[in-house]
Amino acid sequence: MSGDHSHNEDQVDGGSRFNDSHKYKDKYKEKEHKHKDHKKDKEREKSKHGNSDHKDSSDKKHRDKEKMKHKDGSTDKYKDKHKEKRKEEKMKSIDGKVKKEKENGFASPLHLKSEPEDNFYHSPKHEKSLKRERDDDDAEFKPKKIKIENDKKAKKRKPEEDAKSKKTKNKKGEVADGKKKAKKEPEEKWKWWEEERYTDGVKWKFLEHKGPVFAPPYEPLPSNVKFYYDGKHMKLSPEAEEVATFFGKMLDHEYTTKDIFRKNFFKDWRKEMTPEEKAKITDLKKCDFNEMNDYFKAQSEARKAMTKEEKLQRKEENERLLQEYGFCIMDNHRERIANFRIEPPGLFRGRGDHPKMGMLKRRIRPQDIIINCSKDSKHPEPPPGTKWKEVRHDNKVTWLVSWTENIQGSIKYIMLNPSSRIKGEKDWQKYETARRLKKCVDRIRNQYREDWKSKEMRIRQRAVALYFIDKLALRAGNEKEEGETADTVGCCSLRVEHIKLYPENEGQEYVVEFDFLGKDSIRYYNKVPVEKRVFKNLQLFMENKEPDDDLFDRLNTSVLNKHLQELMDGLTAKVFRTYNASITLQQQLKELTSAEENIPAKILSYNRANRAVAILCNHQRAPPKTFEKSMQNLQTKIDAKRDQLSDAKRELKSAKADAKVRRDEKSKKSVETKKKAVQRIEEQLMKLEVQATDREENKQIALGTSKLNYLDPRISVAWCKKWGIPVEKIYNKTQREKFAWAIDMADDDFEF
DNA sequence: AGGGCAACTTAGCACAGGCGAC
DNA sequence: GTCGCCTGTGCTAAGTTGCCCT
Repeated sequence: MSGDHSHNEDQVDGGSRFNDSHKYKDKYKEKEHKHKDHKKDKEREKSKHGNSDHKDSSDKKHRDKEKMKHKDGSTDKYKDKHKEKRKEEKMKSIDGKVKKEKENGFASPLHLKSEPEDNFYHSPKHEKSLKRERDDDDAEFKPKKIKIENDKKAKKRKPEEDAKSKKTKNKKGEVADGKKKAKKEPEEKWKWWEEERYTDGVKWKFLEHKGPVFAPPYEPLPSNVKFYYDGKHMKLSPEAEEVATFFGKMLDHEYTTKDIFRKNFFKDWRKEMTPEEKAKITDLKKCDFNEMNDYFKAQSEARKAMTKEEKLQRKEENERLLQEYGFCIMDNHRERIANFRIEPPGLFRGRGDHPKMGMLKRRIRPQDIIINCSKDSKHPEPPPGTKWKEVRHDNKVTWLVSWTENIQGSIKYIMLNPSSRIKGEKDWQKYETARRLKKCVDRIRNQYREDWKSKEMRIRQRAVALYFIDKLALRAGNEKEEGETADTVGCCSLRVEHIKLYPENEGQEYVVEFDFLGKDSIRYYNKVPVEKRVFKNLQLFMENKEPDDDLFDRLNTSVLNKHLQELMDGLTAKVFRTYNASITLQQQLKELTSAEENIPAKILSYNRANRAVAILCNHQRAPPKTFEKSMQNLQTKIDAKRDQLSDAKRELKSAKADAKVRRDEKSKKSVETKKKAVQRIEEQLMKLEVQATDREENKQIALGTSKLNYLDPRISVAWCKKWGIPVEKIYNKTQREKFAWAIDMADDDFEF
């Protein structure tokens, strides 16, 4: 009660927020523009340095200096300092970055080829991970503890024992040694949640897989599909042609009209051209990709028009690929891999206003790939005539394959499906951590309320930020490198321009208006009344600052998480999201479900509870393109059903009258049948109406994300059991596979 | 302390395929 | 059997967190 403070009132009727967000759309656009301008500056700066050998940065320095002027007011800014530093560093590092990229291998394939292949045991990575081992030991304390706390069925075993026995033991008691046995296992469902967990940072003892499936090689266009430059046909080299097709495919998309997209694309495309092509093709505007576009459209039409047999064949081929590459053997069990296909090359499309949109996403080759598997497994073979970049045997990580992507230079992984033990355990553990937070959340809330009064600025900031994270379920908000990604923020990275303070607004006191772009450039818009102390603190934090200054200049995610760690073992900012999401679902289910209602109505209640969470977490979606139409269709159906109902009622009435006169068995029976018909139609009508309500309320809200990532599945399972709802009504097949552990273990009295 | 990397979770969107209505 | 819509799935970008190193 006291614990679950006030979100729900604020959040549940989030409908208004979305309506608001409509109203504010225009204003928002304006804002976006403003912001863009501001960003353009930065971009200009960036590209200056990027393209040329970093000219002088005098105008930047000037700006920075100016900033300092504003800043030297009340507080010394630890964060600003490093913000500034970051900027300078970036300029300095451009040189270094290029070099680094070469080392990583995107810029210099030759270099890569010469890398020794016998690095199984000597790779620096490997050494690193060995070093890490010891630390992991302490870290692994946690799961162990959780296990004891929460899994009564688990028997304890000592770690050393574990190593051996893990190998020999499995549920059916067969002696297994890795692959051989595992393959035999028909394995009706494996209940990994009834088994021991690794406690020493080891993620597996045995891992075997077939490696990734590469993107199909480029197929040159048929000669009748032409590219025109400046109105004249031009035959492109295969390399240039391939990249051109990436653009050609996207012609219908809005982003091929965006400046940044075009600029980035053109720059990268030119790198693939022969010198002759490069000399000739100098202006993207003069390029005509239309025939390519038509060609690909025709191809996709052809695919749709394939005969049944062809489609079946395709399906079978896919299934074969899945069976061969889509599974691995991990510790005696055949487990599904999530993404065994390597991402095909194409043009990068970041979300929101991404500075790198349109850049060429390179084709990944075997020599870019790092394989991870056990030493004693059958290693995957690279395609004939090729070599892997490296094969390593690191059982402290869960991935099977990795490569470095060329847009941000980040690492991509092939990992297991959510239904796998390794993902499931982690998921379960996440909810256990959130449940531990439940036990001490009151204490933590009291603490941060105290901290609002602290003498120290950094503590006040920390406390106010934590309050937002708790009350509004904001994300932590790491700092991001400017110019590398879209300009989005989370709690710790909020800037002054993202909030507005209203001492009084629409009859409420101390209202804060949030308006910013969060993860995936999804807009967060919310007006919330806050406590006076918070309000006053915010005023203080904003004093003498520019709109683009950090609101919490003495705070970052690392500081915050360190603090949280001290408050509770395993506590981080995102645990609040999980906790608040799950507790909200539980509460809302209690509140909204009424015993008398039938199953569709109960499911509507479930969806409403789910929706409350989605609103809390700001899980939005673009209204489906067909929304209006499908809503209309549904309405037509409802109207038809209504007519049908009144017809049925009329018939019932006359049958009754008839029966009164005749008083025979036959007419009595007729009345009964008509009665039943009316009932049935009423039910159908009701179902349709419920569906309409549900859909309308769901227009811009995505339920999937919270269902999949934030809601302890045991709450839903318990609810289903309690009310006799088949769990299939709540979870589809994939979801049931992911949550098999919860479906198996939660009883109707489960309490989050 | 804080930059940077590695590993892993969370996110929305596009599109195909299946299913119900006709 | 065909059509159109809805759902589920795949895809991959974009976050968070923890750790190492300097």
